[in-house]
Amino acid sequence: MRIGELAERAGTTTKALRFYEQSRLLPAPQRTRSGYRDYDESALDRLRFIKGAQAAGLTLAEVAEVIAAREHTGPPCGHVAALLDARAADLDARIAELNLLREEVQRLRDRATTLDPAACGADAVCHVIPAG
Amino acid sequence: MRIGELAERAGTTTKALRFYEQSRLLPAPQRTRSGYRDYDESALDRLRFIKGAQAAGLTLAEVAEVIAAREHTGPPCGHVAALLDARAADLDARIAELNLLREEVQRLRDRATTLDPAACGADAVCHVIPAG
DNA sequence: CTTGACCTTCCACCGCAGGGGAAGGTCTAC
DNA sequence: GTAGACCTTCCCCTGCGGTGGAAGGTCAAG
Repeated sequence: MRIGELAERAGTTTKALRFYEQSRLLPAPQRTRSGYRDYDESALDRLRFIKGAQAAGLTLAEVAEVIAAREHTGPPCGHVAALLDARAADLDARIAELNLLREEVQRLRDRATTLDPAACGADAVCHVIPAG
Repeated sequence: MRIGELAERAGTTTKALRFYEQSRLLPAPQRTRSGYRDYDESALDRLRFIKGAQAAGLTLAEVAEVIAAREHTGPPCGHVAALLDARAADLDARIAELNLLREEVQRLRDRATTLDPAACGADAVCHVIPAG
């Protein structure tokens, strides 16, 4: 199958496929006599794996790592579990951070409605944002 | 005050200050005869505002917008309130998204412990990540 | 034979918020 | 007078996940 067809079937672009190959996420496919890439069905499986891993929030670098581990040392289950644990911890931290930020934004928003606009002196840019 | 001193007092770097000036977040300061930047105390206030706005999750582009609005049309309270509302909505969406992702990662992690590693066939990269 | 769709490589660019370092000028202390 | 700390402008680099376009080759249809 040619690159355009694979891209369409996988719901991505030819650009992305070449990028994945360059990033060692996709193995370099066969080439036709004229140099065109010629994929088989396994490429589609690989792309589904990549999409799934991305949907789980793994970076392409992590996906490449899992694939390389698989090729060198067999099924990377432990590796993947560790990656997912790390990812979960990242997410917890990030969510907590965003919740704090959300509260802060809400507080500032409340200031914007309750503060006297006349107090918006010429001295500062905006009294809603605390300067300090 | 020279740029190094301002940077130190504001808890930032000279690189960042020149970048802010270029991005119209800081007004271009006086220059000494030899071309050195020469800041007054108001620069410090401005930097505190920038830090506060950044802490509220506004991008530098948004901060620049608020500053420009302030210079052209006076106190930008309404503008700032709208920005904060948008920011809060962004945060809500982002937090919801991350919570879903967190749940998904947890589900996959559970698969990693409950699935039979022997089922990790040679056909796919990793059976923990659903392919499709 | 030519048009148009497809393919190849390579190089550059996006946003974000600066950081790194070169080449050269200046200021202060010894 | 000279060393070292500071300043200037300039351009390139980072990470992430690709996208855009130029220059040229190939393939099928008309």
